[in-house]
Amino acid sequence: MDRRQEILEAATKSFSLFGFKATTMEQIAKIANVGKGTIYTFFDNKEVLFQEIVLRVITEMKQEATKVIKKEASFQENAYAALMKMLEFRDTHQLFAKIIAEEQEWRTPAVIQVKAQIEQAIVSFIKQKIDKYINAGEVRQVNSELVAYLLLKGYLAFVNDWNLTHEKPLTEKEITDFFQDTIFHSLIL
Amino acid sequence: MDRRQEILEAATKSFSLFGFKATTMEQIAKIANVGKGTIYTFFDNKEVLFQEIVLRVITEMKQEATKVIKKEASFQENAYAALMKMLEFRDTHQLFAKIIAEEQEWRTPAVIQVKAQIEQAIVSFIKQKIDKYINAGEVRQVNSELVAYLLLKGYLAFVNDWNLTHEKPLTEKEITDFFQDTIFHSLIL
DNA sequence: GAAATGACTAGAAAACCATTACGGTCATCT
DNA sequence: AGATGACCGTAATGGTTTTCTAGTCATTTC
Repeated sequence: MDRRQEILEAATKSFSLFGFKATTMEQIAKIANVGKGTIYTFFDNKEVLFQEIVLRVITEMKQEATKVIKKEASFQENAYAALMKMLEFRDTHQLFAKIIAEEQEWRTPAVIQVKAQIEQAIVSFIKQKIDKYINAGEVRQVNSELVAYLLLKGYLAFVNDWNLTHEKPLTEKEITDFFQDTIFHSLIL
Repeated sequence: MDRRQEILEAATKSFSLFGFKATTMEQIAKIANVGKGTIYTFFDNKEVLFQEIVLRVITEMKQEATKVIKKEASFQENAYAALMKMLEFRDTHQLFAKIIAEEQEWRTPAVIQVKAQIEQAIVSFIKQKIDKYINAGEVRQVNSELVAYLLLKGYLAFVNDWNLTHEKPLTEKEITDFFQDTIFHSLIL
């Protein structure tokens, strides 16, 4: 396998496991079985490497979400399926969990920036999808960016904050059903 | 004026201006024109004093919000008015802004706890109001606690986080109109 | 003598500093 | 020519000292 790919995989593993701050370039090099200097022939610096990885994960997520959207299904059905997909994605990819945790705990500039980037990407992705349905006349003419933002932030709040004040965490289905019942419900014509 | 009241006002002033951590008991005593020991004859400790003040502000806010709710108006109208009132309240009371900022920056246990308390109080207040309208048959049978939670967290996200990634902050009216158009819109029968 | 006070104390936080660790470079090696 | 790891300067860490402050209590005040 090519060295660039090896490095990317090693770095993904380490960032997911230990976070950005606690991952050293030496460690990545060791896992990837390359010299530290080799990493720098492919990536300008640690930050750029991190960004590339995050970008890949985002792309993968978009693809997964897009895959479940069926032409023949209604907006509500598709929204439900896509949302479910993204929720389950979050569970599997520890990287996102790590990023969120690290942003709160250490305030590493690179991490803060990347988290903003991720949010930006997700919001604009959701916005795009909603806009499509607005143009198709299936959804009311709302401010799609605000809707997307509310969906993301609401979701994050339910997943990250809810259990700080409540005994039982919400299941993915409860969250999705609730969004279905309120926000999505208000959008259809 | 009685000493207890003087202390409360001095402490409110200082907490609002400098936050919990940066306010010293000596400073409160000086502003209130009492000896430091006197504070402890009225309040067990700094934390209790802080809690009492926060509780007072919450109570005041509830009263203000309740005041604008009119028996003869519709759910949507009342929701809109109450929300507007709470938004404007937030602007005027720097204390809340300080608490949120301090929670993020310093993680003072007392502040984290108080912020959770405030959120709890606001959510249960909103929930109560929604439940009333559900019982009156004006609102669909939704999970009112989730709605209340989403309203609060969504609102906080729009106010605190939106301008981190966007040039122009959202006006109170934009936020309220948006909630009106989506969440509240989905609730009415 | 009941209430108020501020000097005092213990423990927590900040400032300081010595040491380590790490990101990034580059002379050397394969 | 491409890979490498010893090396460098800087940033993070952690141990130590100093400062600060919440809370107490002996003394004062009215």
